[in-house]
Amino acid sequence: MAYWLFKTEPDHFSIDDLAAIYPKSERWNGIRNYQARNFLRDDISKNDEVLIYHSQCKKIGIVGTAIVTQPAYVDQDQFDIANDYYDAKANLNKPRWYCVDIQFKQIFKQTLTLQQIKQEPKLQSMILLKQGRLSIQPVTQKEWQVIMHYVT
DNA sequence: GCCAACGTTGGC
DNA sequence: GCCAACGTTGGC
Repeated sequence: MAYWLFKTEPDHFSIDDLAAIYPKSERWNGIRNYQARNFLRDDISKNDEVLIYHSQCKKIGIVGTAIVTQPAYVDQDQFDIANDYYDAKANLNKPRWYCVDIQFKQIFKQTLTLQQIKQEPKLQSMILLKQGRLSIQPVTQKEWQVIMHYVT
């Protein structure tokens, strides 16, 4: 069992959208960064827990959690020329990009904002603060517990 | 909307 | 395999 943080732009897909389809899962597609891809493909397992992070919006921060219901499988969007996530260099026999399915778990009463995370000494180790552009990233159990302490 | 950070591409 | 140019992310 591992912990992760997934970023999303709420204008595109928010935790409310994820909650709205519950108990159905959402296909977490469109990851086109190799480091994020490697985490998706190699390290994420069923029942891993996920922090949902809203970026590029008014209230930036961690807004809730989800659970992985389906580990990595090939993201078919890469082969679809009409799709925004089409990748001309992807090959059917050697896919480049993967996705996972996640299911809504909870929305926090209060968003744990990026500002709060920056101010919390126990969360200074978060990759979020070091590697701004990684949209799938591991979270340690310690960090997870500190975050849960804040929001419950 | 600006721009810093940084990942990716491609010429050499 | 280096590195400059380019493109994208994401906070402000």
